[in-house]
Amino acid sequence: MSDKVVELSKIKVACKDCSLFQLCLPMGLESDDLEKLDVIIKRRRPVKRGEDLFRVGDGFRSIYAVRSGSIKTFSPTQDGQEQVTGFHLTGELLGLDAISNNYHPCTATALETTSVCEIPFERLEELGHQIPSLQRQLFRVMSREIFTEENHTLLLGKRNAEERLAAFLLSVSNRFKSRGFSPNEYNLSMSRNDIGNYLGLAVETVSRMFTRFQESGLLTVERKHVVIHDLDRLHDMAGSSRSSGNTRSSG
Amino acid sequence: MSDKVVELSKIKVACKDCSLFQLCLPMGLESDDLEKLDVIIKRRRPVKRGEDLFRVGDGFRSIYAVRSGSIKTFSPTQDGQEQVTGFHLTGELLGLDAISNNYHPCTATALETTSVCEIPFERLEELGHQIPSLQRQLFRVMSREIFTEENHTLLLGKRNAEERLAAFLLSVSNRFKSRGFSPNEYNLSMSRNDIGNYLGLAVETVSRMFTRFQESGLLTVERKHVVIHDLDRLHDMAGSSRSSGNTRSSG
DNA sequence: GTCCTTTCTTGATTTGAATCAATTCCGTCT
DNA sequence: AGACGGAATTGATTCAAATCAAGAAAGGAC
Repeated sequence: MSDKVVELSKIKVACKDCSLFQLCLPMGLESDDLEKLDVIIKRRRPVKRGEDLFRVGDGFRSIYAVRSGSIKTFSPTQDGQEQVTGFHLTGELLGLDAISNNYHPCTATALETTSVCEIPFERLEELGHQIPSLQRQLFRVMSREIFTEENHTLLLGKRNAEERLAAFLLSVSNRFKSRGFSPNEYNLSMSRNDIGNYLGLAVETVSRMFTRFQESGLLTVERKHVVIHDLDRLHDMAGSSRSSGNTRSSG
Repeated sequence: MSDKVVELSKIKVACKDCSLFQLCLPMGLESDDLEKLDVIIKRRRPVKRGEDLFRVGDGFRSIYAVRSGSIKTFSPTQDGQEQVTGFHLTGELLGLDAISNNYHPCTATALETTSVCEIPFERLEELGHQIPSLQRQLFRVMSREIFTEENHTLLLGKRNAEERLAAFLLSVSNRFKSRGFSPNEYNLSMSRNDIGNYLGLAVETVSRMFTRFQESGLLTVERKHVVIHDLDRLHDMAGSSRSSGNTRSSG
């Protein structure tokens, strides 16, 4: 029994630091509830860069929380192209879009070595019946995902290339900030190609925008590494009044 | 008591026909469960064309199901513009994006005289604890919304004007079809402006595409009224492999 | 009915981003 | 270390859709 206590405290720390942040902490689960949740979570070996966590069409069993690293999700389109639908950073969930169809509508590929918690959804659902605050939190998380997607829509709707990249960089900035990382300096784990795809822009355009931003003194960029010198100006450029373009992680 | 029975049977028919279709029917609620659900639902007087069901920033209390008519949702952007984020037809839900923030991130305006059921979310949540199949259905519905938003993203990402309008018309077609209406002939309740805004296109471009579609014999359009002559071709033009562009209502 | 507003359509022109086409830069492999 | 290959940058050109600019058609008000 004392083993269990040790185990539990270890989990608490892990959740606080990363993956289940949005799922556990904000709703203040009791220790024994937290333990119940922990029991159903599967730890997997880390996914290496380029490996898939799941593929489009795979049967839906679990949702996933990123403990560390990052993952991109993308869907194939008729003409054989891919459309990147999201980037999932540390502490963010993925797989929520599979619940209704019972299969994954997208493929999830690791952008770097990434460790995830796998949460079997059926068991999570059962647990929701027992723990009202968990159920409520699940609704919150799903609603947030809808909101995030709407923001992505807003971005693609009427924004020009400059506004799109600005909003994207600001979004990443906010997400890192809410995890306790620097909002001014970070590494982008995704390629220019992925960014362009996500933003509905050609790679070349993304590259040109980075150059323009740098020349205007807004930021310094070298390959993956970005240092933002003027977050306020970036915010102004992003233009969308709605939550700076993305709030996947502000909960 | 006999009043209640009458009331209940009336509701059953109503739900089957329209608004709570996705929320009730697929999970086969027992009569008494259905009654419990019915008790918490508020019927409102119909919303007239141009009137708002809720406004951006309004506190979140309820989600809404469209019984008949149609509603557009849109968010303001920094530059005073509006971005249409969705159209909600008969049988579809709205307001799900407000759960996480506790306020509505968009305004909902009736496109025609529209009647809705208001479902207080707190009470729905409580009911979910009692009725597992209701809870499960709620997750489904929310997941579907995420999926729908992703599809919208896909549409705006890399598709040209022709593909966007084709996908939009096909989406409307599918949604009408799943309600038992004709997929080949319908009235668009929204203006060209709204369509353009939703699709990230200028009004003039939408108009030109309609003209082009008509000239190619794909469809006949007169003002709001659309008759589609070749659904297969429309499907090909839409181009997105994912569910023909939209499946808000196929559940 | 007529007037007035709004919505829609059509045409001419402009423009921002895509595409095409080279290089250059890095990381990786041997 | 050198060589290869993918990623990123930069420049030149093209093109699809936005914008600008009128009209035409529909819907409402009176």
